Amino acid sequence: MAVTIKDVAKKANVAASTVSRVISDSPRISLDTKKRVKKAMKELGYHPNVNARNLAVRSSQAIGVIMPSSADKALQNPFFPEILRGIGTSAHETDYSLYISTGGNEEQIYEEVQRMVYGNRVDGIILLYSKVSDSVLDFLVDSNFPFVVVGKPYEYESRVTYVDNNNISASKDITNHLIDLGHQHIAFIGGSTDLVVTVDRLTGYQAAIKNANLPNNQDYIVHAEFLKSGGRKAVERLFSLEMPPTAMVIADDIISLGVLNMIEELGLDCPEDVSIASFNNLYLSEITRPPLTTVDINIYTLGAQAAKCLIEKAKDKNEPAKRIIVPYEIKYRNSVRDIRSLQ
Amino acid sequence: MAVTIKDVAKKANVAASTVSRVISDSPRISLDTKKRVKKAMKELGYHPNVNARNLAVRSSQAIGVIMPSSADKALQNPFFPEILRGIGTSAHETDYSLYISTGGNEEQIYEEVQRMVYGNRVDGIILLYSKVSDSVLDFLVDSNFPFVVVGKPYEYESRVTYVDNNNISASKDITNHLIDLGHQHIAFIGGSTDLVVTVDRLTGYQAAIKNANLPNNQDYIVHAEFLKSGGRKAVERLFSLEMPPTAMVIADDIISLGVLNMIEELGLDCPEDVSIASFNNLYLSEITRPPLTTVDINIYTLGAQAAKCLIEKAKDKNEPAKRIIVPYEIKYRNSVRDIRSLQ
DNA sequence: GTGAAAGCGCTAACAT
DNA sequence: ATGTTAGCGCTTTCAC
Repeated sequence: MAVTIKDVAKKANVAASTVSRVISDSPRISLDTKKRVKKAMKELGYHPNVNARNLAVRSSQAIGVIMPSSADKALQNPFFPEILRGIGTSAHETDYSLYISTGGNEEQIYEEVQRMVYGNRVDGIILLYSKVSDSVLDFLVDSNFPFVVVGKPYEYESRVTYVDNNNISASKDITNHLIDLGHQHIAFIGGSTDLVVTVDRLTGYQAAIKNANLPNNQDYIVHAEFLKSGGRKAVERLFSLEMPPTAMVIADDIISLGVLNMIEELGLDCPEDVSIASFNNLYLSEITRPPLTTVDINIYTLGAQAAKCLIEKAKDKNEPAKRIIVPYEIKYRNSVRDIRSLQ
Repeated sequence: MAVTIKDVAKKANVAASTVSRVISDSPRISLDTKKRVKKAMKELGYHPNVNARNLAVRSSQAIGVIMPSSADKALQNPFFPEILRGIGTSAHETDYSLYISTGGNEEQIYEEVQRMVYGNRVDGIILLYSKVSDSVLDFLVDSNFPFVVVGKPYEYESRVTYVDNNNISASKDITNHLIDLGHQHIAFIGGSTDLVVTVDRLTGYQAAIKNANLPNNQDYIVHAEFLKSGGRKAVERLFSLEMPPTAMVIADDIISLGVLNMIEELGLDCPEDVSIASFNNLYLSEITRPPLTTVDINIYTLGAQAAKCLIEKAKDKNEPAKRIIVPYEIKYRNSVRDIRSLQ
């Protein structure tokens, strides 16, 4: 059996409670005994048992991270390790641990969340996705458990704490960038329409189109899955239109990768024949051909902030709902072409 | 305060221990009381407190997953979410939860592992990387804590359980494939030389070269970081050699992505001027241009097996050290060219 | 400044 | 088949 607080107490000739106080660095312990106790701990190789501690204080110094359903190929998006890194850093600073759910289907995710919440496994939860009508979100809201969502919640917007980019504005900006460079036929390729982020980016795109008095062409809006097969047809259709787009706003760098591939298969060239701009600034967007013009959404910061907010909230349940908007920045690279001179 | 076992006991007119037995589905409880207790649990909305349970049984039904240092850009490799998915599935089946460490630097990782082990947070640990002289590995071996490594451990090979591909053989195979197609000038581009997987893949490559009586040209072996900047020079040097390679074996699909980019920058074409073959069969290797010939290492299975082994080991400490070799399969795509006709 | 004792919620002998 | 009791290792009043 491992060495406990009692063993330390005995060795240091104090009571267990004193050892406990030393651990929590209580101010009313004489420097002398503090030293003695610490020495004993070291000599015995003492390490506190978190379960016991958690039981006593009814908390767990852990935060739960909920990934989207793995049915989604989207899980292979490097977005996730990156945001995990952000969350991890914040968590580590405050000595929190990470509990994660790599849910199978939605039901399993729901179960896992329940286990986390009811089982006192975690002090709070970070939702790594935001989609329409999500039972997990409903549950979290109902149970009044501390949580924050990365992205904008579909419902309860004013009541839940979330950290997000201003995706509408970002999408407007990037679309305007295309417009400024002379593009008038701009398509939008989004991911799953269930995701709030897709909706927001579409909205921003549409706003920019409208604002520039360009026609609102429904044929220009397609939703590709991350999978090659899914997107293929969509993109082919786009380029068989009477007036094919000269530029595209794409909701995710990973989708761009696929699109780039299809563009070439169709015998076209990016950016010569068609420009593309997307979102996330994944590491790989720098090393595609051409490198992608993309909106850097600061994934790491998104994660770090989410963890920070959550921990605040977990510590003080009365912390009000907040919304943190992480700034974005357009990275200009070579996937976009200036076609003003052609007009 | 949450509802406890006592509340349920009272409501069902039984002792707490009976409730406990119902929870663990003990065979010697009458069907009648079982029903009564379950009804009471439902009515009260009872959920067991895992901390209390863990404290009592000295286990946690959780497994710790250690990611590599985030100093590494490698963390953005989709390899990680994918293997997490595999681990998650296995874990979920047996009702284990996942604790993860997204370590900052090596020291922080070490700390986190200590917390996991000594704090009784997890019943076992999965190491998601294997590198030379790793203090974490040393610690785990010394402390006799259940763990498994994904990849081949640098040391203690016979004593630790690990799940890996036969990377040497895989690398030999893929190199031979290149040789069979007429390539005689084959370079190797690896990731960090600290990683055992890099070493193994290099070894396999060298074996194939030697076996085919091709010259062992040291200039053909380079180690690129995942970063664009790092690899750039290496690749440039490769193609400024007197006899530039006609093919390359690359240790990771993600590196291939960067190499593909450089190849084009140098005004070359893949596979026309140079063939490439790599490892992992990440989802994105299908959607690059050209799609990559790559070794499918079955990442998901690697994870699932690792979790399975670990759980066995956690349940029975006497479980002997095992090595699980997950089969690989070469995916033939268009990044490799047959140049036999040219000779 | 420190100790004694109760209790966090659950499990596991040991009774009966 | 079920109840009683004693912990698991820690924190936290309440004393002194």
